[in-house]
Amino acid sequence: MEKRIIKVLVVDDHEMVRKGLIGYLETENGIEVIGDVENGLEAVNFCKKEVPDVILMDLIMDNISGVEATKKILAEHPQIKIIIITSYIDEEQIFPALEAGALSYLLKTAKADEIAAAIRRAMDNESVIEPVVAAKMLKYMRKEPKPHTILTERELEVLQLIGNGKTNQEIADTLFIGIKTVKTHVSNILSKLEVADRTQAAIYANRNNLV
Amino acid sequence: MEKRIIKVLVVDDHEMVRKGLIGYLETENGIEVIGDVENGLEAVNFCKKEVPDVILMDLIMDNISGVEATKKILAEHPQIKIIIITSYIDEEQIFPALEAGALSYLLKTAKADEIAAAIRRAMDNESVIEPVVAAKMLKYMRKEPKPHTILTERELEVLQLIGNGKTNQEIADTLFIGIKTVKTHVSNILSKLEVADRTQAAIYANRNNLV
DNA sequence: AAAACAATCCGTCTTTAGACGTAGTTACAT
DNA sequence: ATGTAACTACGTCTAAAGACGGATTGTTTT
Repeated sequence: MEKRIIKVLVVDDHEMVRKGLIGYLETENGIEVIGDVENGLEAVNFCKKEVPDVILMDLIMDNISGVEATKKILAEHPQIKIIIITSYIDEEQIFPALEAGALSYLLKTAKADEIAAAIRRAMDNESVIEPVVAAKMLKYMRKEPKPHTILTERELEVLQLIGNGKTNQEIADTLFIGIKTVKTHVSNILSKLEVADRTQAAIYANRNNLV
Repeated sequence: MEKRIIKVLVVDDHEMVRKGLIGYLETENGIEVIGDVENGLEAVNFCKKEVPDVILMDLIMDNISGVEATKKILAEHPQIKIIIITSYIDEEQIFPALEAGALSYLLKTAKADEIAAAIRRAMDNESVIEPVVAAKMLKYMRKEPKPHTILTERELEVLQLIGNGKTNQEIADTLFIGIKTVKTHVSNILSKLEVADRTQAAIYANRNNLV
């Protein structure tokens, strides 16, 4: 059975990385880089003119992020296989990217043959996830829902203000409610988060990027 | 006056980046990449056998960091020009790198001709600092020392405990001092950091990576 | 030697925080 | 319609926090 040449688009805001990837891939049989663009918007536009089979996409780019670009492109061309290839393993990035429909998640530390392998596997709808990323995913999925998800909206507001160092009186003034009410909310927050006092709640808020 | 060929060593843990850089540079006249290694240790060893004129060095690498490698290499070969070329602008990285003796500080978003220009300038001992990095440097130098640097050791200890949500009593127990003493320290910390209460101090400690 | 700083401690006083109980209002789901 | 949850609010009480002043000891700087 004859194998089609796999058409690849490279999306990365670092010219150096693009050229590096292209240099790699052009030595691979059956893979052809049909274009390289430097941001998500250009990637979306590129696909309107010419449809690649696979897109190697960075996540952090100037105008629209790799996640956004992935969503837009897949909305128009669901058959395109998108491989995220990025530098760092930010837990907050992995899931949005995969939820957006990315097939694989590679790191820029990947070797040439790993990338080529991921591209070929993509054509069979097989995902290639870096082991270290996979580990994060598991951890992400395993972990019980964060305590603060059980907070009511109002409580979350109060927690955020605590996380910015506000006193009960300041919170009351900010939210136009009585200080007694604030105290009630604070008490509920403390027990829900299972922390002892507002200081620990503030630390919680900060460490969980709630502020 | 005849120009010597500039011998360049590329140090980066991303094979892709190395190949990309090499691809760039080999199209430049008067520049020759004499080697590429993937971490600081290998860079140090490389220089023991063959001495490049210029080193393009990443900062974040596996064994020894770019900063460490820079120090070691310059200790043995002070004439080598080291150009840092990295991805992100972490304020905490710029200064150590330049203090270690790096001549230039580029970002990986740099274009091929910028990198080549930086290499040529390096031979004349001229620094090339990305404008955005330069801005950070100015900000870094301008800004008064961080408030917590004026804390005494003991106060810093107390602040760290506050940053972990400890109460005065717990701090007293941990440090084997009286709660009154803790209160004195806390009061001094609050006034030095110019914050209103322990909650804000805890937030400060967390946001400034003191915990 | 004198001055400045660091770390320790004490007491007093005021304010803030937090627990606990009670309760009225909406809004939404059963 | 009835129940449940969220948001609001008040009062009381205790504990914790923090300001302020004063004080001792040892170290470092001048």
